[in-house]
Amino acid sequence: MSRVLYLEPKVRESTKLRLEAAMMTLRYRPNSPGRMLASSRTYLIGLIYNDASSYINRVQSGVLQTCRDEHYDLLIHPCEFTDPALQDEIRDLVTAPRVDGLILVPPLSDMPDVKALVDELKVATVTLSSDSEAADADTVRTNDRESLHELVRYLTRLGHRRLAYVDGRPEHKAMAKRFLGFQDGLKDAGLELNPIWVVRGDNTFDSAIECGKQLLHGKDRPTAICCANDHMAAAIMKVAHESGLRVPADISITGFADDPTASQVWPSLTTIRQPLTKMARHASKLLLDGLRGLEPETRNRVVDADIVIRDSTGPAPTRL
Amino acid sequence: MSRVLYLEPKVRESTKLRLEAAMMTLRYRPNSPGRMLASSRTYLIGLIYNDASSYINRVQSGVLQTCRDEHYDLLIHPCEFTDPALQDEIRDLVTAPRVDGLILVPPLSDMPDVKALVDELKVATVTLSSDSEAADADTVRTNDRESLHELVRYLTRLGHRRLAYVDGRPEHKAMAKRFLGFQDGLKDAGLELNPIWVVRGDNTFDSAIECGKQLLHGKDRPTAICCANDHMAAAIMKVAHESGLRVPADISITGFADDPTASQVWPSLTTIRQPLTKMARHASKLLLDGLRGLEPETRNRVVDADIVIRDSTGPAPTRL
DNA sequence: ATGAAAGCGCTAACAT
DNA sequence: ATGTTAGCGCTTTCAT
Repeated sequence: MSRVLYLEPKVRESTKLRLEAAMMTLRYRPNSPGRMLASSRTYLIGLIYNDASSYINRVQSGVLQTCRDEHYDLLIHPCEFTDPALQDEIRDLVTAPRVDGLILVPPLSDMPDVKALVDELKVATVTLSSDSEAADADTVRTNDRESLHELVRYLTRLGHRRLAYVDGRPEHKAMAKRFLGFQDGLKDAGLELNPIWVVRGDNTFDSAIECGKQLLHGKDRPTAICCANDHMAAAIMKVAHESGLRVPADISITGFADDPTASQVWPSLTTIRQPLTKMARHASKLLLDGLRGLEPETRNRVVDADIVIRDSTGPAPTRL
Repeated sequence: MSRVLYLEPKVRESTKLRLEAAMMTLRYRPNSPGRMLASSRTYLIGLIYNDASSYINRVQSGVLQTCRDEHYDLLIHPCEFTDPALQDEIRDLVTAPRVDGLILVPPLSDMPDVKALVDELKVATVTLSSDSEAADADTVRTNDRESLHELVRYLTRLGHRRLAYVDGRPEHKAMAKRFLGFQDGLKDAGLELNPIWVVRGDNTFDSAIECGKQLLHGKDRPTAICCANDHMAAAIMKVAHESGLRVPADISITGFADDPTASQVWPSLTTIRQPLTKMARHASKLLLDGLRGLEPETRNRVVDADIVIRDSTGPAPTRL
């Protein structure tokens, strides 16, 4: 039992000191494979995601903040969410056993077969921005719907009545909530949803270039465009510039997430600040608490996003 | 010796098949802590870096491509390069032992005390874009100097004679090479280096806003500005827009790296495409080869960057 | 070419 | 409260 003074309550102060001194002089470092094997824990958590992006950077940063405090390390595991081998990959990662727990981000956190798999594997898992409203699901998300609702309210107060929306991937359920919030805002202002003004990209900058052309080169131009993320908003803005439109004098554009991109484009984007790093910190704390058998306060946590008004939005143009 | 048919030459075909069948039916998965302990290898490599960014995303992506092929996993370890505890952190990461090898990126790969530490620990290490020209150093980098030289040549051919430079962190040695390339280009064209036109940011977008103001709000305005990376170039561009300057009609701006940002700003940036993912793939292959005792072809590899001409550069304005 | 057995460095259970 | 010991599941060496 010699060096069980990791956190044991039953040790006399004297022996504790004696051991600490010995560890000091021998420069003792516990051997991690040894502990892993004996304790059947790895002190490693896995972060599985679809593709690297600034989104993932912020998530990693939050997870790592928690890991650092709790003496865990982070294994990252990007994958292709359309890959049929995905199931096997995840299976190997947890049954090897390589990791103690898993953090899943969209769109993986929304995939029913992935959910079924982690259930089957009985591996501790927490998801980010997943669809589940179930009280027993360990998940952390933002109030996507409400925040976009508020953003639209801000826009209609500025006089905008011709609002368009650039939607994202349907696999990403949080996106659907944002669109719902957009519709809530329209309804509030007594506005109709014009199907011509709803287009869909695949969350990437490139995909939204086409969306921008559709929206801006048509006869019936909106005066404000809400986008499901910042990358797509940046693309819309580029198309606007190239079409000789002034932002925000001629057209207002909004993003979602407050990615670094949002403040680096010109004019800087009005957007919704999604506190991803903080969310990831909560998520990993939830996971680690579960791992050591603690019952966490909330298993289904909502972190509020807030609206950030920058330079890409302004009053609706008066003459049409 | 039962399951040593990992890659053993001395196995009869029949027994091999027999074992494979058994492994199949028993759904046998090797236990990784078991192998780690017995073989004293972890099948984990560590990627240590300063801060998360799109740079790191691209590096991770390259490393992971190699890891995937070679049945290694990736442990990421961000740190604060000014933290005095950094040495202990790295020490723990490798002596635990948690990782078999290390990949270091700038500015860590340029820090003498980090280099001394990994030498002392005798841990397999490869660096990215590090300063070392030593033939025995395992490192992968680009021809920073030459490529910036060529970029300046392109600019002077467009008629630019008033060239400014936005430098980055001095700790990042590759940055210094870029500046040298800039000076080479000036010399080629018979131009003097004007100290007023050399400013320094800290590699971030935010820091370069101030640089942009200095360069563009002064009396003596340059007609082209080369930046040590894309983020700073994006900031200069923003300042230009805000000052009512047209890009590239009034001012040409170039970046370095071909970050996603480079193609997402308006107008899109002329820049140097640094094939980071490919470099990271080479680096991790170098590391893994070393780990299994193979002597790699080149220990000091240079991957060529090439110039990407987009919309932020054009002929020098004729009237001043 | 294949089976047998001894550790790798820990943790946890047991004995004191 | 502290010392002692039996595995954890592999790899590797030694016998056969």
